[in-house]
Amino acid sequence: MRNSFQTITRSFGLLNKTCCSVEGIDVSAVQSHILYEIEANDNPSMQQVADLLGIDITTFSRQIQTLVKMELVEKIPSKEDKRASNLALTETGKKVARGIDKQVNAFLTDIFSQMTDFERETTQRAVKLIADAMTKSLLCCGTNKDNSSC
Amino acid sequence: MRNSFQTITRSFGLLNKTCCSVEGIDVSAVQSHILYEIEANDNPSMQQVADLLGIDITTFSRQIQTLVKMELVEKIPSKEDKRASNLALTETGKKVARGIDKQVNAFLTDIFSQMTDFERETTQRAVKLIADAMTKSLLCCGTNKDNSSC
DNA sequence: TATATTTACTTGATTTTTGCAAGTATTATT
DNA sequence: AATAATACTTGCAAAAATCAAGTAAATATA
Repeated sequence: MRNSFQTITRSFGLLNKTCCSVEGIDVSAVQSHILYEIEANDNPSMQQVADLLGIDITTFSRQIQTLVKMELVEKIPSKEDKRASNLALTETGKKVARGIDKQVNAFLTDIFSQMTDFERETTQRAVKLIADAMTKSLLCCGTNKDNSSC
Repeated sequence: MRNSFQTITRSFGLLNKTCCSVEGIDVSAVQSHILYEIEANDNPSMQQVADLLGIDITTFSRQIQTLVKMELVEKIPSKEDKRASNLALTETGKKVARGIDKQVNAFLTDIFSQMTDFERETTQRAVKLIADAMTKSLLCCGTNKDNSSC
């Protein structure tokens, strides 16, 4: 099993490395992940995204600084908590995120086009199942210090 | 679909970050991947592993140097090509690789234990199917310069 | 056969990224 | 009111990545 996961992760990682250029705007793989998570979550705080990606908050802070300079991300001071900032994509940021999404999806479509209809359907269901199981597991094991969510 | 893949890759990535310590020997996530690929492939050359992982050869060269210093990896001069080296794990290297493997597998077992027998079986088949499709696709798209294998 | 080109690395120098320590401001706890 | 915890930011040092250049061997070309 690990073998297959390693392959999938490696392939997806390589994909993310090569899918980082949209209309002349280049972002690193890490930055692409950050854009993705900001879009996927709803105006998340810095800490939230950093935890999600397993990036140290100091590194993350600086990554956000460069993304702000690139005008892809905006930092909005939180109203509830004056220490915190909420993150949002700028219009350009959204364009880049969408562009990356397009490329990644093209690859995934290609992958699944190799399969029969039946295979495709069961496989896609399986992938969702695993993703769910993994988020559940990660909440309770290893990566989080307090097992608050268990 | 991308969403699920992103989750899986992220989870597996986090896992690889936390599963890097075996009996007092610490390796980075990248180094763990290198050990894995050396073991999975049969005495691969440096170039092979670097390409596989999408790491620049100069960075890779230095990573191998530190792994050799740590006595986890051996460089064996190739007999067919005097420019090239083949990589192999030392006994300690094998021990570390096996230790990491154990931890990763424990996590995967945990994931699949959440499922019914039927789900588990179809899901595992699906994962293999995707891994195969991805290796095929990567050979022909994007990441390799010459499409020699198409 | 000689010569040019390519391949498989290595090394030096520079830049980028990362991570720890420490600090600030704010919020939560006691 | 005092203490602790949280959400960051900045300085500094180490690790990692990248570019340019170089070596030695293999391959292609003339």
